[in-house]
Amino acid sequence: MGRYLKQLQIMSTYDFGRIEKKWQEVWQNTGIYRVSNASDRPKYYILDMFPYPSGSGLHVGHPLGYIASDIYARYKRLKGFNVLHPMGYDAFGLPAEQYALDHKVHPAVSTEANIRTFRSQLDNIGFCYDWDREIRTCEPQYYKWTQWIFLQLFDSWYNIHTDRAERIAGLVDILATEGNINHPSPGLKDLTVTAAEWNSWSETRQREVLMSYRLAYLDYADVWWCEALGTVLANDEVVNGVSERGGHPVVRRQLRQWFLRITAYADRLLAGLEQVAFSESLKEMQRNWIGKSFGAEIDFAIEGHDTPLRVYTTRPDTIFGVDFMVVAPEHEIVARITPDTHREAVEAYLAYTQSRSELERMSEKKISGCFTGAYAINPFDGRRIPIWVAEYVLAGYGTGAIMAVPCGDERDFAFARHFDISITNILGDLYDGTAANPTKDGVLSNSGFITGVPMSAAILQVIEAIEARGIGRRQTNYRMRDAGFSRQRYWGEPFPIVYRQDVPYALDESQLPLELPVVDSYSQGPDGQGPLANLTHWTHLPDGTIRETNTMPGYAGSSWYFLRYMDPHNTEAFCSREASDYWGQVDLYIGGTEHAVGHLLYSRMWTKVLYDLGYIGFEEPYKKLVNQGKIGGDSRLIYRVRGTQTYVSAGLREAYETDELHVDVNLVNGVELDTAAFRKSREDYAQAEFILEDGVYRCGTRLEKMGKRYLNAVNPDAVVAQYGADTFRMYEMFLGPVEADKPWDMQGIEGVHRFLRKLWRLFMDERTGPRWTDDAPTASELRTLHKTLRKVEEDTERFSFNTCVSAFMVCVNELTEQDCHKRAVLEPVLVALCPFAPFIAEELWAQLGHTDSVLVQPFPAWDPALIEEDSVEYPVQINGKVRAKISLPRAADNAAVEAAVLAHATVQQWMEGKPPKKVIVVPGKIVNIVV
RNA sequence: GCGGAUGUGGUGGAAUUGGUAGACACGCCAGACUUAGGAUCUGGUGCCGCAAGGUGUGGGGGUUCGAGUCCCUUCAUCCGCACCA
Repeated sequence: MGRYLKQLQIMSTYDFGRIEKKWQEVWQNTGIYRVSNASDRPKYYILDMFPYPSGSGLHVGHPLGYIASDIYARYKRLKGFNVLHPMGYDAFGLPAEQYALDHKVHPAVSTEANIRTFRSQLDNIGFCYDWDREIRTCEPQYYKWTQWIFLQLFDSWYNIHTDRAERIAGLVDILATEGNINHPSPGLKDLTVTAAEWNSWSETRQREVLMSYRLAYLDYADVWWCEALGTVLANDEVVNGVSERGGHPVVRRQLRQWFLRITAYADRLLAGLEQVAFSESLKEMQRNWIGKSFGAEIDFAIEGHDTPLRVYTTRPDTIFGVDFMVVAPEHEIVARITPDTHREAVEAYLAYTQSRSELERMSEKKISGCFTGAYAINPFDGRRIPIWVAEYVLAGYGTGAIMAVPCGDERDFAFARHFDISITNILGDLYDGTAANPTKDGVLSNSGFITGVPMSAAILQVIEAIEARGIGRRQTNYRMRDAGFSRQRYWGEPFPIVYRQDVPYALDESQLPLELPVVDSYSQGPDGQGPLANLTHWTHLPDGTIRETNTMPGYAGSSWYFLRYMDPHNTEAFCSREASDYWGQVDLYIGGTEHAVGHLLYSRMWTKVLYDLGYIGFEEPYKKLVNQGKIGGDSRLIYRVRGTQTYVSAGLREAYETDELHVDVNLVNGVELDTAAFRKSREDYAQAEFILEDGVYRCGTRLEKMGKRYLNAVNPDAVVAQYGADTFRMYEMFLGPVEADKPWDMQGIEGVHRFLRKLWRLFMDERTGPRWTDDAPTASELRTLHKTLRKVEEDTERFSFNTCVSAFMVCVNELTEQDCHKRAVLEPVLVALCPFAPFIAEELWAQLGHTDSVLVQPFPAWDPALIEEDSVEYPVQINGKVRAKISLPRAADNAAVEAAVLAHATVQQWMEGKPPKKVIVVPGKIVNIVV
């Protein structure tokens, strides 16, 4: 590295602009943040959720988590850890492609431009990322390995006996020797194949069956199709019946799609939650998403038909309370069991349900349904049970059919009431006839052989009974579906798959990466295919095979990126086993809750697959997760008098008929609009007139999401330009706990800035220059120092950065008060401060005459003996009220403290001569006297 | 509806295992310096009260010598899921 700092100018005033520019260059030139995989220090891996480089850049809400992780990473380094703290870009995805469609710019070009903006914004804040390890999911060197992992998924199946993913070749051996008797297909539930049959099949037929086992598989399925985006979306990309991005309507559509068999991992994803430190609410979100439930599948015979109706229920104990059955409108049985007498009505109802969009279905949940005219038979008491079809039963869950128990289920109850179906009471007094009672704590009545049995026991008895009679079995169900993995888009990873006679084959590893070809047009291909389908020269290969034209979804690249950082330039493997063994799990992962069920579940699954296949040595990617809160925008509103170019100040708007408009917060100081800047900001504002109050234009305010559409996004660059990165960093931390949501509010930033200037003045007199001395510190100064070091260390460890900032403020206040300018005190403070405010710490460190960096010093040790004072001021409570404060030697034992306190004049006065009933002495803390 | 979380001054927020509630900062008030200040510095600032003192962590109840912290109950707000049988 040579000399760390070539020349040093004495700087008397705190010129943060010069300081920050200078040190950014020094840090970059010396590569101080470079991290090696070869180190004898203990490792620590701290990861930020990498950003999607959108066109609007970062606003002050984004860096909150990055600042916290940066502080922690720097702190861990001071503490002697080899810290991996990388950054990259989640660069494939829809918005870049939409932008390409609108502006005819290749997504790679706009993405590159956006990344440059992000990088410069990040650099401005002074992060300690090792940029040598930067990754971009859209680059072939990276997505080569995304494709490679896809091939591993394609070449694997889930063995339910060993409870892990295994190679397809092993499954082929099993099928060839014993058939699938021990390994039923998860995709083709009814498939039975003997070894002899298997061996006699054609390759095409065999591969078709293998497909139903693979972890990445092709299937026809109902998927969410978004017409506006021209693509299929995953469940978590659909919110309230519209697309998460853009809010476009979605419909169900049958398409041949790639899927990831994440359901095979449902139990392990659930169990893994016990081992990781995620917030309880986030774990709960994942549990709800996985949605595991226990119950039974029961076959009900249908009058006049051979095949029974299979239902799923979590409450088999309520089988004597079944008053009707309901099947989903899409259920194939409807057409078969409906007699001619009811056919017209049923078909009308089915037409009605099909006409309703998913959005309508979700927003207006009205009770609807239609009797099919068919009857099922209760297997235990032989009752005839009418079979209805209704849209409140979902085709995709369980068997798509339920047994309805109106006295025990609210929806069944409402349905029975609505259609005037009589209700059987099996709950005795627990059911009052006005509402269903879904309790599981009770005793059944009117229930045949389980009358008088507690419900929890009856569940098992009924399951045993149906299993004995061969009409059902216990069954675990999951709400989670396999994840759709195909997108009919351009800007994503191409699948390393070709079709021969419509049968998919994997590309050979040596053919990776399969690069994304350049296209002229980003518009859709034929038949709901993506833009790649237009490139026939690319899709149709000389050997007659045809390429897959879909691309992978956005979450593909982000499902394993944390592994690539460990070994980012490896051309032989996604990550060497050596590197992943060294770095291991991410010790701390920081990001927003928006990825609670998407990215976090997918990456957990991929990690488990790679673990099962022996590529890595751990199966949970993230040890600990911290969800940073969102910073809300503080919007500014202006009021335009309707039909004019006149704007009226907020306090006077009642007198006019106005339209409320958002105004760019950057044009407003507090609530005062800079009218001149406003006129210049947009052409149509040039002629604006203002009705002022007290000589100024006051804006209205509103707290809402921070973002471009509300014009309330504050660019960190602007804050850094005004106050410096150190102030910005510390202020974001000072705002409150990292996990909390909070509005952006510039009011308090002056306080933090003042603190840094005050710190500067401890070192420098703005007129006369350096003022530090080599004098020996006093006990009191040492106490301030060591108290601060302890507080900062403890609070940093527990991720409480707002209290750290306060501790530094107290420290500087106390040192200022004591007029302390001693190196022996100031230097350790700088070291402890440098994770929070690296620029000022580095500059002052250099000014003190050091030629190395403050960023690599060890965190100063603190000594408890120097913190504790010789005497303790005991608050003395008499009957719960503090009546006196008495200073006593710290060394005094309880008896001595008690004696001294009782002898004290003020205490005796308050006790009014009465003897104490009880005296409690908490050493070093408090004395409580009960009279 | 279900699940999770959170309620502390005018504001953002402190308060390790129950032990002086309101640290720190903003704002506000007063003062100093200044031609001036949206600069800087000093002091004050939970509420009621001149004071002594009282009171106070959404409300009510409980455990305890002692509760913001633990338990019960109730209210309010935020977030997530939402016909999942």
